[in-house]
Amino acid sequence: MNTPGLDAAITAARALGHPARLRTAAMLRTGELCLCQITEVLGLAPSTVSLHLKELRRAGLVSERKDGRWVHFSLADDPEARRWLDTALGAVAGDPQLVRDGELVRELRDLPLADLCGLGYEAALAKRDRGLPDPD
Amino acid sequence: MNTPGLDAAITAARALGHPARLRTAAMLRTGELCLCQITEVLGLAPSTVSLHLKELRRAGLVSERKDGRWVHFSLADDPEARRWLDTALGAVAGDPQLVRDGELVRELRDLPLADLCGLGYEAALAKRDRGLPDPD
DNA sequence: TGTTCATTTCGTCACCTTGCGAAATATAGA
DNA sequence: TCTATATTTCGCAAGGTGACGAAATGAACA
Repeated sequence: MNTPGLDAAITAARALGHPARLRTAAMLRTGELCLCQITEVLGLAPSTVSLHLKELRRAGLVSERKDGRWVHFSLADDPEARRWLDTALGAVAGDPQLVRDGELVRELRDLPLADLCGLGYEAALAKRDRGLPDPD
Repeated sequence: MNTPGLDAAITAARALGHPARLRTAAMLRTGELCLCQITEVLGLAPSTVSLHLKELRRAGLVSERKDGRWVHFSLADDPEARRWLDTALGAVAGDPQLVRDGELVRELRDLPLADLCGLGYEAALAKRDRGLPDPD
């Protein structure tokens, strides 16, 4: 079979057809995130999240940028990818789960990556609050 | 979990993430078709095609209309469904497989359903050509 | 009422997907 | 160079998906 357009469309649709991947795409709307941040929000094993991101990248929906030992993921700016993302993310606008994810992402962006990755969210938060006991 | 929008979006994306279902959606762009016509184009067992259509209907992308012993399927006119369909069908525009499907659909529309369903495409075509040996 | 036939449902099987933890890889910093 | 660690790859188990044929359903027609 010679079905380039069909294959690409199916890969994109399937990539968006999983909660972890669709939530990831929604998180990336507010800017790039590294794997450990996405892992924290999804509550899955890093290896599992890595596979999901590989799938999103294979579908051309997400691109990655290496920065030292961290890998930052962001939404692709390809027009075809944007059409899929606009449709999918438009469809989930206002969903409670996605709202919660967005709030947590905002929190995570305030924490140093080195703390979040190594210690986890709670510990990194505690460490920051110890360092800044009075944020007046 | 309470994720209405997320669930609906995932159902839609997954429904479009299969060649048989995406090809079916593309075929329905030119108007409604009955199950035996779709089955003829896809080259799958009727029971399999029935399940694919059930999935498309569950996702709200396709609606059905009963007419005697035939069931005609068409694209849903719901706005949310249309956004998914526009994105998916726009992405596959010009794909060779879809072009072939479209040409076959045009042929099938010229044949009586009773012949196509009971005899298959080749036999129904032969019967028509026997009945109209000189289409001047 | 009984038959025919388009469609759906059911039972089954093969394959793919998704999850995890362990091991491998790669990079920053000592 | 050696260590620590963020990420990826690998191996495996569990569940879901998609295919078929057979049986069930339901509507038209004799």
